[in-house]
Amino acid sequence: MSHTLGIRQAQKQKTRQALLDAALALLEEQSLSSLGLREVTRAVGVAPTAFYRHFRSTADLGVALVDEALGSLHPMVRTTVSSAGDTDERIARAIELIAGHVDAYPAHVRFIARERSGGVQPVREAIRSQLVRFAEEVKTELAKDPEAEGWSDDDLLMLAHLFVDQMLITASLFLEARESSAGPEERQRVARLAALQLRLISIGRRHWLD
Amino acid sequence: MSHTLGIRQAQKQKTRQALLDAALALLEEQSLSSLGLREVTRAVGVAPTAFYRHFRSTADLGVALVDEALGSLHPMVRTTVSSAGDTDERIARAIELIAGHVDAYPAHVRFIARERSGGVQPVREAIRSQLVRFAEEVKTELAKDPEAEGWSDDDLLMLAHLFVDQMLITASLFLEARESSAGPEERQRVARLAALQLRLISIGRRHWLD
DNA sequence: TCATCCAGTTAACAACTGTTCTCCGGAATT
DNA sequence: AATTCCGGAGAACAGTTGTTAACTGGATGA
Repeated sequence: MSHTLGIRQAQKQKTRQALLDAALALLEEQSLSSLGLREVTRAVGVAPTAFYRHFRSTADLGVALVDEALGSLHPMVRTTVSSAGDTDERIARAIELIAGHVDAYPAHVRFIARERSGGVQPVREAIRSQLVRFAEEVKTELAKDPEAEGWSDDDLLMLAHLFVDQMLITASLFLEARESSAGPEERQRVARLAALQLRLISIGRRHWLD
Repeated sequence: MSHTLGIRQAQKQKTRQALLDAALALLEEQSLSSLGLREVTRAVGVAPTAFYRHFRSTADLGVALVDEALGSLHPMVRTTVSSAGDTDERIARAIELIAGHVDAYPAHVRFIARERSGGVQPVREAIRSQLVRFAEEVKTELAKDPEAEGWSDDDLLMLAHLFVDQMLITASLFLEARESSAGPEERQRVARLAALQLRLISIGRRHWLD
């Protein structure tokens, strides 16, 4: 790629992105199943019918948002798990990375947390399959670690899911801390809690084969 | 209690409960922020305006649903954590208890999982505060265990939150297993996964003070 | 027994929704 | 240069929404 796609397709992708952005903003105070098509087009400043040029329905738009929010996250997850250093250092680094991501893309994080068990089935499935992918990637990274000696595949996948779920919970807590206007000390509280929990999981991992 | 409240208040509570039940049923395929007041009254077979005799809004009804779904759950959680026996036995018993609750009240479980980070703030807060209460109760139960010797309050609360979150995740997985029509072997898969994860957490707990 | 209360009804309101069909004008293709 | 393509606009549709006001009739309490 790429031969500078014509000004026609460029404009199309531009309004498409505008629709996605507007929807994401509107979803800060409601869930996808109550998001109206007209609501979105109104926010962008285009005719309601223009929506159909890009998405079949708001559920369809939701699936696109899942890809936008999680699709580009895989390399980050991989490197997080496989980073070097002492256990506590790795934990601290992982938590800072999560916190940074929440600060950089708060709307994306809220969307995923909200729609993970939201009222729109296709979106739920899209999120679920992405999280399964995450878990599998984490598993292959965990398998490279010398600590994985003697672990069965099932056990590795179990641990991977534990990490992925914990990551999501922590991200969700960071998000709440941001908007609770309780100052940065709340953020520190969340970081400490997450560190303790990851530490306990790591200890359990270390003694798994005893 | 109770002096058999008059047939007037009895009828009122009856329709109120009908509204709650109908709403819970409608919420199986959507989220609270898209639930319409007329939709609920139509399902019950009552005039839309009758809704206002019981709830200020659908958000208000949501808060009432949180109490119904979680309010009566506290004794169960307490006894689950403090049950006797070998570690693996306790884990198996806890998981069976969760699975049984999901089978008995699937709509309640789905509602809580969905609205925990849903689009309606008062409902989110109601759920959050109930879960905090759960965590505190679990903490006081954990404190009674001889294994809690030397644990700080912060560490105990951290572990309690880990258990509560894990409980919710497991319940959510059981719910998915129910409706994925993948047969009872999917349920067994979830039970095994949850058992392994609780086992790892228990091991981490045992070696926490090393 | 009679006056009061109050859960539920009826009617009407302006505003909103998703979806269809027809059209326009500039980009893309030949 | 002539033709096709296509993202977006405009208008109209039947149906829905939350909320108001005034009313009805049976239970309640004096």
